[in-house]
Amino acid sequence: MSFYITTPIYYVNAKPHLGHAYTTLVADSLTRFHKLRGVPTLFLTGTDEHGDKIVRAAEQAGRDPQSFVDGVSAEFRALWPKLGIEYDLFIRTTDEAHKRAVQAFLQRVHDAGDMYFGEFGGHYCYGCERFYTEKELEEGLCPQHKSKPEYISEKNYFFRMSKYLPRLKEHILAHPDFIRPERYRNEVLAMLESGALEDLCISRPKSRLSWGIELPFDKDFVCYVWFDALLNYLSALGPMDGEMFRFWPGRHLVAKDILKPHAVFWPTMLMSAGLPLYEHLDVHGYWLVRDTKMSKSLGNVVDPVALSEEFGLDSLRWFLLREMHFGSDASFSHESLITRINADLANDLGNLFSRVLSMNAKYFSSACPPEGEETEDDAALRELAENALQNYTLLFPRARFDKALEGLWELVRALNKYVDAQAPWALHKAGNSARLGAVLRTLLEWMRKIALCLWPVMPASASSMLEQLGQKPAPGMPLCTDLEAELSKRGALVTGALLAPASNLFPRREKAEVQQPAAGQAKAEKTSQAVSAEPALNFEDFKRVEIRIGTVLKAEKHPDADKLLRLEIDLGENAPRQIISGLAEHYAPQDMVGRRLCVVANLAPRKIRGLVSHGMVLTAPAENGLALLGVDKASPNGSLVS
RNA sequence: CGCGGGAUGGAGCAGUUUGGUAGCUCGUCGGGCUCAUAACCCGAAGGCCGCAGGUUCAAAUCCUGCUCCCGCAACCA
Repeated sequence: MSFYITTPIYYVNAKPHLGHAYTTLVADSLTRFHKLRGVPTLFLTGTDEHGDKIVRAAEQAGRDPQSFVDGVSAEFRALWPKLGIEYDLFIRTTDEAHKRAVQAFLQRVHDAGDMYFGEFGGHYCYGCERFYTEKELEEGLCPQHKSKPEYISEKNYFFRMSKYLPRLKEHILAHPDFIRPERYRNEVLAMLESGALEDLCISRPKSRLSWGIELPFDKDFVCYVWFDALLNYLSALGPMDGEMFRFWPGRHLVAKDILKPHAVFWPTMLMSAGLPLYEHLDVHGYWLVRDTKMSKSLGNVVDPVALSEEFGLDSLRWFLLREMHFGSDASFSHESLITRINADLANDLGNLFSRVLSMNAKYFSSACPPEGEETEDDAALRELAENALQNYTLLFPRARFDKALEGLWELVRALNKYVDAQAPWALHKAGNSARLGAVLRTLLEWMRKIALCLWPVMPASASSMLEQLGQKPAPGMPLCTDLEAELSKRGALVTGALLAPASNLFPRREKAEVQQPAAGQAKAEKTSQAVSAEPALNFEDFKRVEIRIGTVLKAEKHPDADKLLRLEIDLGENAPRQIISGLAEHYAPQDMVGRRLCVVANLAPRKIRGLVSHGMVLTAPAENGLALLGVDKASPNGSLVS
């Protein structure tokens, strides 16, 4: 029995955002959960460092690729501890051991006869700038441009993935838990059903890309990034006959955007190599900010470290696990974060600890009171509690965190209710010390079990809770080694032991003074956030942006696109400029002609859906769509905005 | 007819597989308690479960058609 979990290895071209943090946090919590069960655990994360984009990013930074990735990878590695994440292994795809493992694996697949040398792609449409498969063509013509694509060939190595697809389908059908939750399993089955999957091109000629792992059987080629990246899950375990390899098969955690490589490429690769498939692929959704995906260009990227500094690490961890229904998208906002902190942590849990410990201090001088006879009320509470705890141990490892934690909170609320119903203060007045002690002891025992369950989610807070209950964990020792047994055990506290006299685990947070923006303002706010979130721009840099006034001479719908307009704009130059802009949903072509606008004039030309655009029309979000930027007095065409 | 997801009281969601009086959290209103972090406990208001048909004794749940939203892919410089 062992537990091996992985996060994706993160591409090193950007700082981690809330999404990365979530995946890694889930892995951390699951690992901690299994530690409580006394299972040997192994938690792997790392960085993906090969490919085109890295080379370009390195060039921009004026560094060679290796020193560039060394820097960013180190940044990643240092970041996780700030979120309380304790990984065991950190892999880099530029590690020598990884490279060797990839080559060994490639050789293995090659030896199995699943590698062949063939032509790549084929039908290339210059208008679309992409390859089409036979199936996608309509009577041999590009479906967009109705033109005949050119046949381009590039020799490459292919992995005979199609050979294993039927077996993969059988495996998925026979193992309902292989891909979870079910919606993603269905999606993969639909992919397999559609017949659109073909053999996988796994090489790139070195002439085009050299930043990668060389194929062991042909030194003119490097390995395709996905093949390289997926193998980290194995290569991190060291040699296949080594000690650590016994952790395989493990389970993988990914966000929905990389479902296909993990659900299709990876298992077929394993089949070819004759290795057992992973146990589970757990797929989660996105964190949305104001109902839109986080993205760098929108400037709405949420920085998890800043959040944890502001609201507390454990509160953030709690929010992320409790709020998201694993698999679906969830939305992040400061309001909902604060609501959760106040309602769940401060009011329900924190206040429970506070009231019980303070009563115990008042009535028993903080000594843990002895147990008493179980009454009917106590039995009813026990039934509810046992149910909640059992539910928790069942749901948590299956990544149903929201349900598991919600269930646990039924117990927290029941304990608060129990306090009210038993009214210890009344027992005290009546001088019924035996029952008073029994009631408090009952509460304390359940509180201890809750604390244990919460350790995977909120390690620091859970440790404080246990400490307050006189259960200070020995340094370096696990809190427990058999969670299930510990949860079903009757009493664990020591009668007479000194408990904390008070508790203030989760202070309430005041709601932000900021008014919730109305629906119509949401977009505007997004923009202003973006402005403040970005670092200040040098004036010199700003001056490089050449914004000019222009008049629309001609406007028509882009022949091959629904959302685009083709504009001809007079910028006071010899000839009007052709600019392609995504305005078609907001402005009719005839409404555009004669308009005076602001245009970014020195933007690199770019081909959009077949037509080259020589600039960008400036717009701002507005009620029901977009507003065009203009000037409030006549200003000649070509005037420079400053 | 590109692929997929969704529409349930003011907000966010569960329930849909295996039909049987609509549930949770937050919010609002009223009450209780005094141990506690203006917390906790009780109660109330508020929903033709997107629309239209159909099957059934019975439909949020099954079937058919439709509308609208959101991802991905594209056509966001």
